[in-house]
Amino acid sequence: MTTRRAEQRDATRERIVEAALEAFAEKGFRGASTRDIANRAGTNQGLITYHFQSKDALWRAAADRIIGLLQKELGEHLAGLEFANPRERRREAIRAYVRFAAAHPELFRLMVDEGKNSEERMKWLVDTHLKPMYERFMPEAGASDTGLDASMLAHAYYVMAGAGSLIFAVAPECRRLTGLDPATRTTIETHADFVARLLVP
Amino acid sequence: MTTRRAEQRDATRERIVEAALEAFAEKGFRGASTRDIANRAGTNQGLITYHFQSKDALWRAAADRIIGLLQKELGEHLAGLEFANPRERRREAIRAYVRFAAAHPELFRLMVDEGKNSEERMKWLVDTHLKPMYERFMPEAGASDTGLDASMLAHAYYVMAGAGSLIFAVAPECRRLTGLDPATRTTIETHADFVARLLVP
DNA sequence: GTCTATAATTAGATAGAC
DNA sequence: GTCTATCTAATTATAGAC
Repeated sequence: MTTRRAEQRDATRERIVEAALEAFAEKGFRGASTRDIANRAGTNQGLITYHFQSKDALWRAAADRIIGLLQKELGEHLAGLEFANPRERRREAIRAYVRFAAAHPELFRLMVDEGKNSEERMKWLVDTHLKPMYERFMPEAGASDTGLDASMLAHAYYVMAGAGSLIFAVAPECRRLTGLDPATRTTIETHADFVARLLVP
Repeated sequence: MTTRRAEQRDATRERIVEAALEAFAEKGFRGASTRDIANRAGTNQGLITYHFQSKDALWRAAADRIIGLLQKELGEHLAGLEFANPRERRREAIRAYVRFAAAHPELFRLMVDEGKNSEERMKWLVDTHLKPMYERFMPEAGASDTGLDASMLAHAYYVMAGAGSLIFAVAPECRRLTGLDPATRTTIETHADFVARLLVP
């Protein structure tokens, strides 16, 4: 049963996790302060320790959130493509990933920020989320007709993730460097199709 | 004239810049502390403010250093390929970039850490280093026979940078996720050739 | 549940001894 | 030049009022 108090509790937690995801992606785990997160969420720092026990636990909640979004959006999109031919289906899966990277650059920022070191957060992220997703989606991506062995699959994974996400993850830099705005609809679609056709010619 | 004192001064500055590049790439600008940098350099925090006026100035010195290495190594390598045929020359340029990204993952880490926001460091990096390099190298990379217009050049740039660097920038994650060690010679060469042939078929 | 107040650390920058 | 000591401000986590 959801009392009014429980509803507000969930709403507050939600706002804090949302703000935390933004802040962690923007400034990195160490660079983001719980005070700043509380301000973005329109509340105070004490509440963060109340709802989440520590900054680390809050980070995990933020990671859960963005990974959950990825699984939901990619899963839904791919479900509608069951009967497309395998090559076009792989292309469309890549396009869907690129669109997600454009809509949620926080994912890539979080991955790079944590993946470069060997701290507990990285290990937790790999073991809890990345490995299950990798083992579920990648064998399909590198289906038998592509002739990719397991090690080439790893190369292909990081090529797709890097090629598909970087331009959106460093959008402010891209605007200043090239004049191209990664946030526009045509830029996103052009990039998605570019990467998809590159990886599935 | 180089007195003994001036020599030691330069050596100390050098050690600090080296340590700073490591630390900034590892923990991000905000996450890296000047005390930690001083420790890595085998000296103390006070010296950093003496040699560099501020943490920001130290960061710029670290950025100068990694960009200098990139220009030196890429320039030397490309100079030896003046007369190769254009397609193979472009491939080899991409391979050279990937090898650099493998040897110096700090570059990509720094770029993502700064490129995602609009702070002064990003603007300085783009205006001082990235824009000149981009305008010098990229028109050649997308030579007339590739049929890339200016906006596709921007897409190609971020595809190459992301595809060529990510696996090395998040090496600890890659090891845990895929079992593949990005630091080995064959992994580097396989990745370099993979990206080169992808972008120049 | 939510907030304010505060304790204990740690940060960058400064001052001064050597 | 190099180092230690210190200042001011910001950090996470905690305690307690409401």
